Amino acid sequence: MLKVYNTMTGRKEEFLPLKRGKVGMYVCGVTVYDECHLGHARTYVAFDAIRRYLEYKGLEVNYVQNFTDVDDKIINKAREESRKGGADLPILIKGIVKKYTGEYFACMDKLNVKKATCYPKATECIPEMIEIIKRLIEKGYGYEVDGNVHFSVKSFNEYGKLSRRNLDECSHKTRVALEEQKRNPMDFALWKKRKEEPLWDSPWGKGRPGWHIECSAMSMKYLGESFDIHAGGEDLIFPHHENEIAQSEGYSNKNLARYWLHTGFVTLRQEKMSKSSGNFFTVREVLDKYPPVAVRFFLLSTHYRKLIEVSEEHLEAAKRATERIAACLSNVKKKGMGLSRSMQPTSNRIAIESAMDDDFNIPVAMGIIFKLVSNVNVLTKNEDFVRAAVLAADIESFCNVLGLKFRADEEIEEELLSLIREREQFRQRKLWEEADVLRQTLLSKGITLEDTPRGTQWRRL
RNA sequence: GGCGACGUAGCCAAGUGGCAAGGCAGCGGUCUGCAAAACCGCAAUUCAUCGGUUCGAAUCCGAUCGUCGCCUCCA
Repeated sequence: MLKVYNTMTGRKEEFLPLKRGKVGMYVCGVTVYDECHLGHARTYVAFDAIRRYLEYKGLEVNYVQNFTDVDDKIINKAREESRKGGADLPILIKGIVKKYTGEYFACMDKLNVKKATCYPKATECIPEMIEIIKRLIEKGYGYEVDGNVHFSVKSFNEYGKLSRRNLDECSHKTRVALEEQKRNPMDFALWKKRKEEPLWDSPWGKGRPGWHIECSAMSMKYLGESFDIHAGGEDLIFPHHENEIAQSEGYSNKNLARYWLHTGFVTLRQEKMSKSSGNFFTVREVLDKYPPVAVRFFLLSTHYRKLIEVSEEHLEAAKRATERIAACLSNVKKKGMGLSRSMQPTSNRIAIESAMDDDFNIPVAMGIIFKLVSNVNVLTKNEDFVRAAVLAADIESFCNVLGLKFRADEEIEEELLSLIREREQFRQRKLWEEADVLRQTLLSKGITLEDTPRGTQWRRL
């Protein structure tokens, strides 16, 4: 039985999809105005692993992830560029959106994050947003003041149910200043009156949508008024998801999502990683230093809801750990053994599944994988390659479920190969010093050598 | 001020009532020309601290200390 922790109820619950065998899953995506940092990567890698596990269990996952492509941050960036360059704002905005959407995909591809079923963009769903806002006004949830439309939090009785906060406390102690037009300081914008591009026509005049409404529109458009999983980083619980719930449920009178899943933060130097604070590592810079599989392993090595501190030391440890798995699998394969997975569920497989069924406890599942690695290494050492291959198949298949893709043994440049051969000659003539110099040379080119009874094997670092 | 999370070995990390998984690093050994990888063995008498409940607590309750977060854009 699969159990998931639901932020809405604050406890683990049995996961029962609305439609048998199918899962509708919405993950809040990024605002495409800058490079992704490791915090973004953590969230998307975690939900990718969760999605893969659901698929492994035989569920068909409809995975929807949006891009926010209309937002003050993007517009401000375009304004800055326009001051320098002079091109039109809408063109600059398009350029920024295109650039960072591409950047997002480039990073996620390296981290082996599967493509979503669809990637809606906010600007492609403006009519849907306007429809929702119209209905919210009709139902008394929204009110228009001079071309702006706000959502009245007081009108939605259940406001605060996700983040467990009390409206009265909020309005008293809040740092939000009461804006003239708002009836309550906690009220938020559904539609913002604007005179400058980008803007759209609406029943309330020209303007653009507020931030939260896009996710309501896109999730309902692609997954229906009620779906299974709504996910995102912990920082979205309030106000973003709270507001989404108010809008969507006010609109439809149905529960938006059955399960709310949130990832814990990534910290750097003991502080939350974030763009605005300047405290972050971009995904790109980390991938320049560490193999993607090591970065992915690092991000999955702590339970998805728990805070994870990033450092060179931790990434290094993750890298070494993945090398252990990779070496184990590659040793079995070098013996010419195909990894045939046994049809019978093995006790290891059962153990891993029960860990994963407990709110996706990947750290426990990895512990089991490492035990298997030890077993395989012993079998390999004892030349029991048939049994080694069976266990190795389990290792490989679970690494696949987690999306851990080890670099296949690649081709090696002829130049390096000849150095290896040359060293072999020296070794045969027992010219150890000469051989060691070549080994050092190869190491500096990222090749380690292992002299085994069956000859020298090379491995890339 | 309100709400919440976390504190387990040098580092990372599971475990949430019945003898403390696993990884990285370390130490000793086997193997090796030396290494590397791998293997064998060692390493927390103890889970921030102090009390309480219990036959039994890392796990439940209370207090204290410490760290972080949300309450404003944020994955």
